[in-house]
Amino acid sequence: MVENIDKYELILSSSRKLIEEIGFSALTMDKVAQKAGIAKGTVYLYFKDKDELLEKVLSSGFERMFERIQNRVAKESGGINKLKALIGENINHIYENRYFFKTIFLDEVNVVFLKKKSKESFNLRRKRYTDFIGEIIKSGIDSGEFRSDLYPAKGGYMLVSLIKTGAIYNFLNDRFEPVPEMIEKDTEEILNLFLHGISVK
Amino acid sequence: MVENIDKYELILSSSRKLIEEIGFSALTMDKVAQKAGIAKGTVYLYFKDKDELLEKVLSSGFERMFERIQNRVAKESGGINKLKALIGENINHIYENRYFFKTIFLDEVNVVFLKKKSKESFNLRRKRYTDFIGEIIKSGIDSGEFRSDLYPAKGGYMLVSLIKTGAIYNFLNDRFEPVPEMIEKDTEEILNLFLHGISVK
DNA sequence: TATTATAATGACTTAAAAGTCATAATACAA
DNA sequence: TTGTATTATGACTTTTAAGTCATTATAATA
Repeated sequence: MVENIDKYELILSSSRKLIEEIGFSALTMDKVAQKAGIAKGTVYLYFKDKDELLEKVLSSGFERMFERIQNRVAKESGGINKLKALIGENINHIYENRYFFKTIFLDEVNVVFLKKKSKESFNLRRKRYTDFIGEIIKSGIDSGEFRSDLYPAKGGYMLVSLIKTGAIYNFLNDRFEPVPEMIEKDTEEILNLFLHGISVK
Repeated sequence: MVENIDKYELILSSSRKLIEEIGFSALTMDKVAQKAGIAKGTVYLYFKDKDELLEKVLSSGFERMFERIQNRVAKESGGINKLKALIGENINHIYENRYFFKTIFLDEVNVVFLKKKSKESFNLRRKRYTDFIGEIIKSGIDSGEFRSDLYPAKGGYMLVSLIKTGAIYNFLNDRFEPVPEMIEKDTEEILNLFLHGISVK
């Protein structure tokens, strides 16, 4: 396997752009090569097969997102502040990469074309993120901020789900271009729902 | 197009079983025919193409689920009671069809192999369900039960998402066989989260 | 029973895309 | 500069599965 980092990244970014344009399921190795301006055989010098390429596209995207969220959250103290920062950062990341996420969230979905092994690492990544949120919730429980009857890791799942669903709702209702006030409002809305629910006080 | 309802249903149910066993992406028309004990050409007498078949599998499943949930909810009065009934019925439906939903939720996902038109009807079905929940929330707002700052239809989306996520969490953590107490507990948990959030009072 | 209409068959055609590999181009070292 | 190693190429092979249709079987009707 050849190790030219520039070409490797070129193939990755070309794949990412293609996914934004035509979606996962229409992605072919021929198109990837064409988009990158190289021959198909070359793609196979850098990636074992299509599954590995898709896996790297997904994992590199996740790592970028997770890192920025962790950095942002680290600046806050207190469960509520951390959760608010996390939600806001996550929503921002989704909007900055909205063409990609629109494909992931709406047009198709995620792990259908991955082989078993890649599916597992997909689930592991999700778990890393939800566990991270679970830790925040756990600290909040310990400090008396949060209720203790919901299992933290499960709470993490629920929150990720709410963030994603909020984005889907907006995309479906043609709120696709990012507007700072909307992102701010959505952040408050999800935080509020997750903290207090829809019931009146 | 031939109209023998028994054979039509045979093909549908064979497809459903196959999806439970091998998943959507491994489903081929040859396998469907084999499972149903008929020739491949016959499948095409009842369904225009593979897309139409998948679309019917999904829509017939949805109609069954939606109908039972509507019937159940109609028996209750008051927003909270209706929501609780809805959540419980939905979770029960997921567990009764857990092999199918496991595939849908975990192994693969939903609309990737559908053509544009079928994707649209997929989204329309989701909307019908979330709007139905939205109506319940709206009534609750009018009666003073629920907060009025969350848009009802969006609330519906959020709730569906929480129900689904709860099931995914259980499936991932090897709680796959339905246990009445667990279903009861999960129902309470989601209702509680949706009504009151994770914050302490 | 003979004739016609309907339903079913499965071998075959077609298409698409993944993956290969002999050959060519380029970079690097002696 | 020449030889060697590395990288790149794209035509070709292979695989897989959707969809077709001439033929056959079955049911309906006269």
